[in-house]
Amino acid sequence: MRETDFVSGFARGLKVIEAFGETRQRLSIAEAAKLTELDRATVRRSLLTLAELGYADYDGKFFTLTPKILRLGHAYLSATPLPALLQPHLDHLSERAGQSASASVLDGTDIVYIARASQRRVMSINLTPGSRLPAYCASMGRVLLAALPESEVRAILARSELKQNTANTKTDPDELIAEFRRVRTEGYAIIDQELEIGLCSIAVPVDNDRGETVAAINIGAPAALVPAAEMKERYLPLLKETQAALRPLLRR
Amino acid sequence: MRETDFVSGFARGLKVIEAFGETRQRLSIAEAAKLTELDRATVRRSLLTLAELGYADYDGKFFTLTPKILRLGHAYLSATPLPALLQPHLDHLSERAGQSASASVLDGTDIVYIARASQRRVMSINLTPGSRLPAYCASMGRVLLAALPESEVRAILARSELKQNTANTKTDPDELIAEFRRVRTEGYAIIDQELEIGLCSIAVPVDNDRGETVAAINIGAPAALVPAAEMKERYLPLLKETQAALRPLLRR
DNA sequence: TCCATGTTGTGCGATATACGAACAAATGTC
DNA sequence: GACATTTGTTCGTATATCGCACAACATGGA
Repeated sequence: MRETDFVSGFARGLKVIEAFGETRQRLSIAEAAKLTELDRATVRRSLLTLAELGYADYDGKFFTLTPKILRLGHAYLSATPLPALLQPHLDHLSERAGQSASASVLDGTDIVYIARASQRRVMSINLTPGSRLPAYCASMGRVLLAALPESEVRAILARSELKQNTANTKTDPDELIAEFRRVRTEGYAIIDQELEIGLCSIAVPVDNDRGETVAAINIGAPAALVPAAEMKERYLPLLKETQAALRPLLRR
Repeated sequence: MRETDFVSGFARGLKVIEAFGETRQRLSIAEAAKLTELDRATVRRSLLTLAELGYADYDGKFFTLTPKILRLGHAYLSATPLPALLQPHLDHLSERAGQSASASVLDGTDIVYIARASQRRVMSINLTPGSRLPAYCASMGRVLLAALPESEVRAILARSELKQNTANTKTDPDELIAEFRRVRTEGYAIIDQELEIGLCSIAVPVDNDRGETVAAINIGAPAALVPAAEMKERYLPLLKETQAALRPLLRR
């Protein structure tokens, strides 16, 4: 790509949108400039553009995003057949298991939820399509990373913030890589409270008809109700069934 | 705002993202140019920028969005306390009603789902946060429109494509306005298969402690199981309880 | 009050970008 | 195979945008 085929004003604007998040509902021009490391004048123009287009509100001091911004993500969710295809299978899976079932894909060092059938709130976090979790310590993340070439996985782990969320969290890259090998061989990953105390989950890959992994599906359960040791016998058969039902549906 | 406070390259890029959707997973440069009514050269630069940043994939012919684009919408969902605040109440509501419960806000002529607790698939459409429906024929849309000044509502209806989805769909602006008055007085809206045959729903507004309507919540049920006439007695008390539980939580 | 600090808004020269048109390549049609 | 159409790419130039420096304003503490 040539230098001139890049619209830096657009790229800068997207960076400004991403500056909003979790603890950043309201951003002043100066705050947004610090977060994005862009010039204040540039950020100001981007924010005023967002406001002008209705993607943001401006009270003269702070900018907040409006629901119109969801149109952007929705362009992906409705444009990609995967979420709509998976949803009914997740509903069925979730009902039979009596636990929440989810589907996700990989984006950099994170997994991104693209569909979910929730039963009861077991996690402290609110998960909806678009939600992100670090891949290295999520069952679906392990399955998705296990599908990649090892060199790529090492690069991703190097970029990941390998945080010790609980006493159980594996953070050593070599230990994780060994676990990914096991996942690749055995075809599933189990997480025993590595993300959050009290939460276990089990995931399998969703492959298309050419054997490429395009997503992962999982079942999550409270550790108090379902010990990690029982996850496999209870839920792996259900997950495998769903996996088999999906494969012929995923052409190309 | 001054002329120079608007970054048109950014605005054009956002328009390109929105060109993707439902039947538009893959767009060529020329297709995107037609949809956005921008010059092919300009669209090409925007798309190449998206690809360079990892928001899109490019196979040399077609562009497709990647899950990274969800970061943009997620910036809103995680930045706004409303979805996370509503979710547990929707879960509870949904469980007690035995039906799907949702929450939405208004964006132009559409309602946008910001949280949802689904029970069984009753609609043909797959609804997730970010999903949109026309406001005039959705129960939550009626509630949200009823909260606005009548002049504004007329303007919105004028911009809406008032489509006859089913034999029941109300499309006459005056008839709709009369219905909004009733909704405002009685505090709830019921839709009897106006959006889709076989689907009934009932909605109430969610007000903050100053009495401003900030969202709507609803319960949807299959008409075969719950006739429209029974929606009120079955679900209105539950909705009112949830509404009351939420009010003190919604400051400012 | 005055100053220190931090914020937002603005004018300007240097630079980057958009436009339209022209060209090249691919595709479809007879 | 020749022609017409559509699509992608390149180029020169007029125009828009960037980042800087500075001005204007607000806030809070000595």
